[in-house]
Amino acid sequence: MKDHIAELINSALTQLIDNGTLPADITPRVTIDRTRDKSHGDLASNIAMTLAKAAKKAPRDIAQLIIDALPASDKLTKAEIAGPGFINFFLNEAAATAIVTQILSEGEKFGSSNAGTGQKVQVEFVSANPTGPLHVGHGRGAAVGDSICRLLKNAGWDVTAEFYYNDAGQQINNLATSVKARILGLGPDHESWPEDGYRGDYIIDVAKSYMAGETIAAEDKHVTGAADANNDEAIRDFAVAYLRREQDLDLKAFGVDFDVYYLESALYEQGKVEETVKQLIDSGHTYEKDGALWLKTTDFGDDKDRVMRKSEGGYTYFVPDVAYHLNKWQRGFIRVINEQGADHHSTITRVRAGLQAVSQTDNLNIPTTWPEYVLHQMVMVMRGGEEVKISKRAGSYVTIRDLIDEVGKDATRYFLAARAATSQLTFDIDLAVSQTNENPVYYIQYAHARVCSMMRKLSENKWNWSAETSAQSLELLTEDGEKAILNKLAAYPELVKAAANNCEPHTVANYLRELAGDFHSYYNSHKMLIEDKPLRDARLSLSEAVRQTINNGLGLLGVSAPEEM
RNA sequence: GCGCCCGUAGCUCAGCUGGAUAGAGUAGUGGCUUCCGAAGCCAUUGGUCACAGGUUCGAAUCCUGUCGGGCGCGCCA
Repeated sequence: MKDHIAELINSALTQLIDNGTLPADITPRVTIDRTRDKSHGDLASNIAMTLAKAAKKAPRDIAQLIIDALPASDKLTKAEIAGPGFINFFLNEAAATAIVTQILSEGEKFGSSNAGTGQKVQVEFVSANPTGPLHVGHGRGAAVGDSICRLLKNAGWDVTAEFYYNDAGQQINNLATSVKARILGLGPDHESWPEDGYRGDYIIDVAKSYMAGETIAAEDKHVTGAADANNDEAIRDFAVAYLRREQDLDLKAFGVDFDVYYLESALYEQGKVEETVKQLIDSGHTYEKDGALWLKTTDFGDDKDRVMRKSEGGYTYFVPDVAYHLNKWQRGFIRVINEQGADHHSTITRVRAGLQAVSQTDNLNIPTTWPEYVLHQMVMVMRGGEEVKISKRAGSYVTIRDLIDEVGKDATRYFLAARAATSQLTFDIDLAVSQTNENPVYYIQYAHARVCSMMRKLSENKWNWSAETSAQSLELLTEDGEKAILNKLAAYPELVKAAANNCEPHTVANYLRELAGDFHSYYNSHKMLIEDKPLRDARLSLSEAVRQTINNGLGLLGVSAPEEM
């Protein structure tokens, strides 16, 4: 519909330029917006105001010229000037209700597009260290990252969801020594407790399982506890497998799936880290100082250079990161989106610097803005009116599992995805737990369940409804409440497309809240199951279109759309 | 000190890449059910969009500065 009106305007502009009314050197950029106020019609354009200066005419005069030159359209009842020079367009019934027919025929596909043209995009998210249970910050990453994947798939991209396991760094040694200490019966307060040990009680569980000789079935391998307190290597492998499995179970319960689990250790095993180091040295952007090898990240906008290889010989964390991203590039992802916590913000410059150093030398043509980042701000967890500190090292933090158990998967996912990633988020556990019924997600699901309930009641009255036989009745949808819903439904495809482009799943959450609100309001003021068949058909069609849209939208958020509650 | 993010109703947050009179939820107040699900609806209270400049037809939105908050700034990851 927007396209249709844009065509009309462009046609009018062409005519006005051809007959000399408007100068030929103007470059109109026609945008069509949905109006917020129904007295402003259904759609509006600000084209006259943007042309005013170049055309040296008053905005309202230009608007009138455009309106007079508009070609006839069978979709509009009128176009009029308003305010400082807006052109408001009013749709006729047939054009306004066409969206219902479209939704009912497209079903689950309503809102999907081929904008991504099947191109490869990778979304890396969560990527938690396998050193403990996932906390609420990971939960935000999981909810946002997974929704971005769903949005991109919906927009026609070929999406790979990927989880990067940092299973090769110093933190894994800390994990192993922590488990070993627990095996020996030591607690975090003991004087022999490892300095950077993980203090959480889950370490006890790992130790017990290891000593009991249990077998862990992780994603890629099975590991059996050696029950040997002195076998450091065995403890280490077992602990990593154990915690990976735990994270996998949490993510599964959260409705999040990954296509690829990429191990940092694999980069070392396959020599990719060494290879990358060589490439960086060959690029000429490195130097030796104080026994360490440095990368001149200042050549690429960093405020100081960074150590690549420590004087003791090991690599700093960002070197395998660069190797990993070179690997992503080699795998053909023209777009890579890294969803991570804002506390990792400083890695962006380093990774991009490393990539550019290699790219420029080897002519890889990696864009300077590749990979893209979506950084979610911190989640503050409140309980009992006090902040719960999220600290892996302290061992005291709220886990995803806690939230799923207490609040439920749907509400947790909705809550964590419903806010812009750039904003900090306060997750009040008491509120979420005690006021479960007032959580917005139930409000949306309730609208869905209500329509389902209506459809069940329909047959009890020995009535029937079908999209096909109701098509002619749709023009009966002329009331304000109905038009509001029609307009909202019509906005859905462009909304999800924008959400995918901008990696902003929260806009979908807000949209659904509004749509559900419009529907609840309509439902309360109109009876649907009435004797008048044409009107009944029209209202049921509209309701079913709302249900379908809610179903599709909730699917993008990974939230279920129950038929009854 | 430097970098990134944020500052909108008592509280939690939206505000569609600059548009028309700034919106929701929640909290408060007052109503709605012989009838399709009251997990609902209706009405109402509540704003110097942190502050000051700038850009232009037009700014919560873009730019600059100030103040306030969060997160980074390691030869940790």
